[in-house]
Order: sequence, then C-alpha cells, then structure tokens
Amino acid sequence: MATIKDVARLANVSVSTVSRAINHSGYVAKDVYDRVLAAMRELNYQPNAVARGLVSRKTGSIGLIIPDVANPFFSDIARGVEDEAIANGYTVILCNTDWNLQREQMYVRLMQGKWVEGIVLVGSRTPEQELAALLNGLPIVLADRKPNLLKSAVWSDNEVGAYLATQHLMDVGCRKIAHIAGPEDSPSATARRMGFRRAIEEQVGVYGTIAQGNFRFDGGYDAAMKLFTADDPPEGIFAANDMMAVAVIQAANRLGIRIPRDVRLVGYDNISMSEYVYPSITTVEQRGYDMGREASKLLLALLEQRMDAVLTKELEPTLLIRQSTQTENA
Amino acid sequence: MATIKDVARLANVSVSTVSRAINHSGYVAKDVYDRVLAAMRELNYQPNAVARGLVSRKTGSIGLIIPDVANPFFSDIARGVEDEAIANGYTVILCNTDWNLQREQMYVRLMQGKWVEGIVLVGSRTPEQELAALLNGLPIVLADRKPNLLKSAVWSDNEVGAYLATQHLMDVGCRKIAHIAGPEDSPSATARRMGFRRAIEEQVGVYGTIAQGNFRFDGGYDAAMKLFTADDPPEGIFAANDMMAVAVIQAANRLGIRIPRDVRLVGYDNISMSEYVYPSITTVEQRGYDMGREASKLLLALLEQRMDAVLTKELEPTLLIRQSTQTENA
DNA sequence: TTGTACGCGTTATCAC
DNA sequence: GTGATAACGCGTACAA
Repeated sequence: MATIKDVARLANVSVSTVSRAINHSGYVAKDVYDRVLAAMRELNYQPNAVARGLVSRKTGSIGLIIPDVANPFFSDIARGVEDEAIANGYTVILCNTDWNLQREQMYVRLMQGKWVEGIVLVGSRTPEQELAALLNGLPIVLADRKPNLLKSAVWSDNEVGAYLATQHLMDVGCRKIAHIAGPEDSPSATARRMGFRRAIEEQVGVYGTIAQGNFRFDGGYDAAMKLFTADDPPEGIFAANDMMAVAVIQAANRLGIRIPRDVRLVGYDNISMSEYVYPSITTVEQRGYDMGREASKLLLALLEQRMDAVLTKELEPTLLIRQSTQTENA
Repeated sequence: MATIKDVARLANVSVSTVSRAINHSGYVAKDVYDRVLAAMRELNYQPNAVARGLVSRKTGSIGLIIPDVANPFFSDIARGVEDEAIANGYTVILCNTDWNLQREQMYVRLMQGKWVEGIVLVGSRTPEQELAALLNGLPIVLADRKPNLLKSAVWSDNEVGAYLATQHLMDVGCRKIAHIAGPEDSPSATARRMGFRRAIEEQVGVYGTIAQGNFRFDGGYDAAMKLFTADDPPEGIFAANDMMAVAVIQAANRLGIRIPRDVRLVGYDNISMSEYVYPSITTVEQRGYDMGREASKLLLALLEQRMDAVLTKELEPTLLIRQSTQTENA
C-alpha cells in the first residue's frame, strides 16, 4: 500500500503539504492541492489509521463487549451499536464473553492495549468496583444494566417490566402465577424477580411461586415441566425471557396443555421469534436495537467531551399483548 | 497508560531489554527478567498494540463484513468467526452492510486503512472482479458464497441443499410444488432456485412454480398469500430460507390452512426459530457457526502463510425432517 | 547479555 | 504557502 511519502514524491511536494491537504488543516494552494489529490487517486492512497492513531492518540474504534452475538437480544444491541458508531466514523471491535467474568476482564485489557477510545459493555455481571479499577479511566457505557458506581449507562427498568407482565397475568384472571427466573447472578434476572414479587405481594388473593431457570431454552423447559407436573399447576406463567417462554410452549405441547386456554404465558424481550411462534407470546418489549444505538451515541458524546450530554438513559419497557394471554371471551 | 519507557526506567534497564523480555526474543538474564516483570506489574503495563502494529505491520485484527448481525443466520457466523479469531489472538472488527454494495466497498477501504490483516466477507453480492480490484492483495475469505475468481472460501452447496429439500417434498407425496425464492441478485438464492428446478425437472409428473420472495418475513408472507389464494394452490412449498418459511406458517394460519395436513413446508438455514415454531419446520441445515469458524480458521492459516492449508471448504447441507412435512400415516 | 539508534506512517510545530 | 523535523510507542539490527 502506498504511503504519504509516495504521494508526496509523485506530487512533487513535501509530506507535510500532503498531510495538510488531506486534513484540510493549514494553507495549501489550489493548484498544489489538485496535484496532491491527483497523486492520491493515482496511487489509490489510503491514509494509515494505525500511524494516525499513534500520533493523534485516537484510533477511531470502540470495543463492544457482549455476552453472545448469536443471542437474538444481544445481536440487536450489537447492530444498534455498530450503526451509530459507523455513522460517526467509528469502528466496532466485537467481543463475546458468554457472561464469563474472566473473559470480560481479558477483553477489557485487550481493548486497552488496542487503544479503543471507549467501551460499550453489555449485560455485564462483574461488580462495578472491579470494573472501574480495571478500566483505569477508559470511557465506558453500560448497556442493559442499571449503574451504581459508573456514571453512564442505558438500560430499561426490568423491575417495572416484570411488574407489568405479572400485573397483566392477574388482569386476565390468573390467581396462581409462576415465575421462571433467570440466573441468580444476573442483575436483569434479579430485577425481574423483584418486579414479579412486588406485583404478587400488592394483590391479595394471588399466589406466586418461583422456579429457577437460566435464560436458556433447556432451563425454561425443565422448569416448565416441573411446574406443569406439580400437584397444583399454575394458571399463569411469567418467563424471565422469551427464549424460556418458547420452551414453556414446547413443554406444554408435549404434555397436551393448551396455551392460553389452560395456562397463560408472558415472556420478556420481544425477540422476533416471540411474534412468530404459535401461540404468539405476550411479552415485554426491550428495544435492543435502540438500547445499542443509545449506548453508542452516549459513548461518542462522552468521547467528544460533550459534557452537556446526558449520561444515562432509561428506556421504558412496554407490554405487548399477543395470543398467549388471550382470554376466550374478550 | 504506562509505556515501555516507564517500565524500562523503573526496572533500570533499556527499552530494548524490556521489549526482549516481553516478547521472549533474544537473551535476557533471569534476574533482569524478573525485575522487568515486576516493573510491568507495578505499572500495570499493557503493550501498545497500535505502536506495535506500526512497526511489525501486524495489527492482530481482521475485518468481518457481513450483511446484518441481527439476522440469526449471520449472527451465528459472526460468533464462529470471533471465537476462532480470539482463540488465535486476533480481534474482529464488525461491519454491517445490509447487502449494500456501496457500504461493502466503503468498509473494505476502511479496513484497508485500519490495516486489518485480512477480511472475512460474508454473503457478498459484489462481482468478484470488483472485489479483487478493491482488495488490492489484502487476504480475504468468502463465507456463504462459492468462489470463482477468488481462491479462498467457505460455503455450503445451496444447489444440493435445495435439491434435497425439493426431493423430500416429492418423497412425502407432493406433486405440485412451489418455491418461494430469495432475491435475484443473491448467489445463494440463485443456487437454491437452480436446485429446486433440477429436482422438479428430473421427476416426471411433478409440477413446479416459483414465487418471488426476498429472504425477509414480509416477502415470504406476500408470496405465500398469493400461492394459497391462487386457483391451483400448491401441495408443497419450499421456502428459500426459514424466515420466509415462518411467514408461510403465519399466512397459512391466517387462512385456516393447516400445515402439514393441507400443505407441506420446507425451509432453509435451520435458524433456531425453525425448531421452536409450530409446526416445527423441516429445513436444510447450514451450520452458520461452523461456517464462520472455518472461514476464520482459513483466513488465519492464510495470514500465517501456512500454504499447506486448504483454501476452500465446502460444507455438506443436510436435511432436518420435522413436523412441517410429517405425513399423517407414516 | 545489554544498550544505541533507526524506522514504521502520520501529524504538529516550527522556521523559511 | 511550504518544507524540515520532532514526536507517537515499539521492535530490531547492530554495536558494545
């Protein structure tokens, strides 16, 4: 690949002139400018971002550390992050952690070494103190996690979303409601569990129970099986995410239990699948794409020192009512 | 952040010694090594990959140019690419093109500037000549596309996969078979269309028709609606991908047509959704994760000049039979 | 076994 | 307006 020197030689000027021409910084005569441009074109010159980064200390890239891009909720976020980044001239480095704390740390260090200008950290479970220590001042925006110590984040209120979901099950007449929870160490799962509890406790005459899941299909399936075969099966199930809600449907099919007739079901996330399964799943919309987009926007604002920028953004969870909670005669 | 100079000063040695210690290149006395290590630790030193890249001309990153990470098939590929890359010390830059040729070009140039060591290009529709010209020698591996001019690629034979799918529909007794095709400018879609045609033409007494889709839900839905409301509706439908197959199910539900009783359905890709919808969809497995993984592995082999490495890999498509083609009395 | 000096491609600060 | 020149942080001949 051609360097700035090659261009300078061909255009018969010094490298500094070429640099000025490229960056529109400082003076450069019209005819000289044209000559430089022609040379650039002829050599198919592309400025070297690495060398640029070294001197300017700006690499034009940000790190995206995410549990798993293959997970539909996260891949929406990833897309949002990249869209906003590229629109502002930034490039995104993708890192998958599988929620593994070691990998998360490894990636943070790696990103430091690569001189990313900032990080969007999605769905992290690392304690914020540790994070802050690790970061060493590197700008970061948390996504899908409500911050305590850290100042910038985009999240939606899982507690409220879960409350809405549970409330809706009560509205359609459920008295015995089960929650299939997410992993214990997940802040989102914890918040949803709390929202569920609050809804249950606010309403007299409604009974709640919690079955442990893991946000994955298998965990949801096992939990649903246990619930359905218990002495006193629930009339409504609130699954902590759509993936597990889909599993509930499969378990119900297996046992000949019909949804929503025999049991009503609510999920969480609104992954596209939830709309297309049968019955379609009533769920709490998370707007992953927007979350990613906002996180990215926020990080860029941070980088460009626009201190007027808001540092946190809470997205409203909204309930989407579909077939899985339809009442016969409504 | 601390630099190599800081470490050198603290350890009372020269920068070159520190460099040698870090990279285990050249001689360095045991006690000196320990001193350097201690200094590194104390300063929380992290080698600067940018500076390193400048001198070594190796950035340790590869570009992943992909139509859309939010699309489940591609997000699987992305995950595979990243897994293999990070396992070998490489980092992945994510680029979404939405199949837009301009964006693809833009990203290729951007990646050149960033000095990525190579590119995994997924599902591209740019003519290979143009690509080769654009690349200017930058190593590349095509994924999900059979190469002509370019030497390295990972793909699965879509023609064969489509043939299998169509054959299966005939096996379960369909005589009038419709294919909902993908976009005309997609090589995969074209290959699938050809496989469909071949299967139909090889069998006397079987009638085929093609409806235009676009690989998206909406296109599949519209096409299915047209097929179902035509004078002579099909007995079997082969949708060019699972997303459109899901749409076919929705359209059928809407019209009170039952699958597989009234019409049998086969999809393509085996995205996770296809297993969880009702009825579950018979489909052709693509193994996106493996494809990504292989593509990455191949690119790295290329970069490391392991010329013994195979340059192309064709993955066998396999048929997964599920409910959507179940015969009543089988 | 260790240190000096140069270069990687670019930008910024100066003289001219 | 333009051109040397010194950084940026690191790897590596080469000399010591």
